[in-house]
Amino acid sequence: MSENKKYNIEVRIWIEETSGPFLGIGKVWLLENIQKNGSITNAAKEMKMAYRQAWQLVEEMNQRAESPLVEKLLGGKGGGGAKLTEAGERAIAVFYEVEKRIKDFALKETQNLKL
Amino acid sequence: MSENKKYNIEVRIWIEETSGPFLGIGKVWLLENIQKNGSITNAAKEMKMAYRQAWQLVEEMNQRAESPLVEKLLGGKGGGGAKLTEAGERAIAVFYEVEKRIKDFALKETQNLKL
DNA sequence: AACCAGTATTCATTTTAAAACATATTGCTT
DNA sequence: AAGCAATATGTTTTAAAATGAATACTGGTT
Repeated sequence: MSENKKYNIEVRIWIEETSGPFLGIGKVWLLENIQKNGSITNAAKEMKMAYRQAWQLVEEMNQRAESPLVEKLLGGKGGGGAKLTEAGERAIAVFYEVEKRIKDFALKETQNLKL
Repeated sequence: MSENKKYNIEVRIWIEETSGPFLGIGKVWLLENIQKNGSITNAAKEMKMAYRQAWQLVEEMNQRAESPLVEKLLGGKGGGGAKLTEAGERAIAVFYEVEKRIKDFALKETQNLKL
């Protein structure tokens, strides 16, 4: 009887809009950290990501979304900040939900993977 | 009535072995081109990919597979060449099959995507 | 034994992407 | 009006990855 190697099916999903990628796991993590920290600056810090990069991702998301996912506050108390809109919170939930469904399905496929 | 944006779920799958990624769409294309051209050199040319890169991908595949997917012929008539083993042909088929199943499932999820 | 075309391998070069740095701007607070 | 902390944006550095060029090797064929 032969020792069969173990193979796993890995899946990466993202949501795309006509003008390009809209939301993948990277942006979702960023959204979660913005929600947690109240600013792009601190979210980026916690993720050890450059502020510039984080800011650009937020721009992309907001532009491709039907309505912005992140509300940015410029100046004012504490210099400003950023927080998720309802659409932003919904986007996180929807992404994880869809991701889970597809990954569960992929896992079932892994069982009867015949290589 | 509001104009709803169109969002698609994109899916990328690959097969992984304990020591790392085993087979994704890039390697599958390479396999197909090796099959078609009879050598890594010409396969790489057709894909406008560096020979070095193609050769390394073949190495990875072969090492992570239970048995090699590509049989390489060194020297001899025509300098040698490369051709798929049965395992190689099977790998292509299996990959596309699994990919199709998962993408079909993802497409269904796209229908009732509520963003 | 010289030839040939493809495999095998190293090294320098180029390209690309990410990170780091530097400023300007904003608007509440003091 | 000066201070503050965050957004906004341009520029420069650095690091990583892909490419290209060069060279040795292989083993049938002529």
